[in-house]
Amino acid sequence: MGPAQQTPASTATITTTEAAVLALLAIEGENSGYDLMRKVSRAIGHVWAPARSQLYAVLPRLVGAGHASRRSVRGQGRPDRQLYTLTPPGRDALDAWLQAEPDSVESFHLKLFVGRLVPPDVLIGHVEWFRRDAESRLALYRSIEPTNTRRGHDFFHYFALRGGIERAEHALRWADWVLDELRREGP
Amino acid sequence: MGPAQQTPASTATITTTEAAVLALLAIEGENSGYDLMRKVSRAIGHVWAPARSQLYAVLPRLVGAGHASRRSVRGQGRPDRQLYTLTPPGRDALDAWLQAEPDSVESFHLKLFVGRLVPPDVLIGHVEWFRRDAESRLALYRSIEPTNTRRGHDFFHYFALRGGIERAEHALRWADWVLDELRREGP
DNA sequence: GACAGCATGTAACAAGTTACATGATTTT
DNA sequence: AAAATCATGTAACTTGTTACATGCTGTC
Repeated sequence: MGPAQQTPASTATITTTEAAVLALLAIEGENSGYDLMRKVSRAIGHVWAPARSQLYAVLPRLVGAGHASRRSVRGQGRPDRQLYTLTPPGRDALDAWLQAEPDSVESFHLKLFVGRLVPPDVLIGHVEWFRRDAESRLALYRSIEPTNTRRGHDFFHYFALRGGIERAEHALRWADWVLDELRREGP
Repeated sequence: MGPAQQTPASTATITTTEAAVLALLAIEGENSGYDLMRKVSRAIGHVWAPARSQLYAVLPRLVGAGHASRRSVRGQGRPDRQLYTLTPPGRDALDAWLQAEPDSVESFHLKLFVGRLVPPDVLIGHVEWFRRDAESRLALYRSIEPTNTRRGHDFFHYFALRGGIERAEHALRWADWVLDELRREGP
């Protein structure tokens, strides 16, 4: 509940979690927490999978910040459904977050996953950011490799190092493929 | 501080974080939080990288549980150094954790990284667990793939799916390589 | 009659982050 | 004189997990 109290809603920076939920609302439209939860598991959940209780905690926070609005619908027998919608300030906050440079690999994956909400050239910039990130991880691991071979040092550390190097190499190839695909679509 | 109050120290199950610190103490011997922090960044940190404040929080918790002991050493001018050592119950708890089946990919990577503290046949079992885990992720992704191709559905979801499939395939190959290496060493 | 499903939420943790606070010493 | 190093810790917060609580409805 922190940032909402210090800064007006229009300026407030949102967290990755909040961005994920706002993106969900942007894509799925007005929905209850319960329904959002089921939709999560089928799509965005591969990239961001909250616990149910977490989603239920974030939604009222978004309302408090003015980024979403709530509407109660009488349920017969069942408890009332709370339906949440993205508000225009929420949309602005989401757009700002989507276009800001990723600050972690996770936030990058999230931005790419909801890529259709991001301007194509900005998205390409994000993928380039990820590529540079993978490149620098690879450089770091390679600089460690000579010290830490199968025979010297610790046998087991080498397993981790090889895995790290190969994952980074794969990340580079994957990023290049994504860049190709994105540029083929574009101008 | 939870488990230590409900169960006697000898039965207490430890968390991944506590296991990581106990393993550090097992490998590095008696050390201060400050020194452990520097040693983290050079080795285990590739697999488990705590914030300094986190390490400072875990160490007293381990003392409270009887898994580590503390000794103050007068520092001239500087604050006293607090030196922590693994106790025999701490060693038992660590061994139990190391030999228990991994409950997440992260805990697996940690167990493998400190593999020299784990009996070889148990460690091989852990890698097999990881391999099965990668296999089932791969099967899941492959079952989604036909629905979600480059053209149908969402263009951007396909990027994530391809990345997921390729990472899982790599995890399988890597696990097989590790198994080979471990079996070559053993009997 | 038992259990799954609908629909909401709270509580209690565990893990992890950044920033703040202190105060001497050595280096630039 | 400023800044980095040594060495400890606290505070406030976000994220995420599991388990608890409630209560009605429809199915086996």
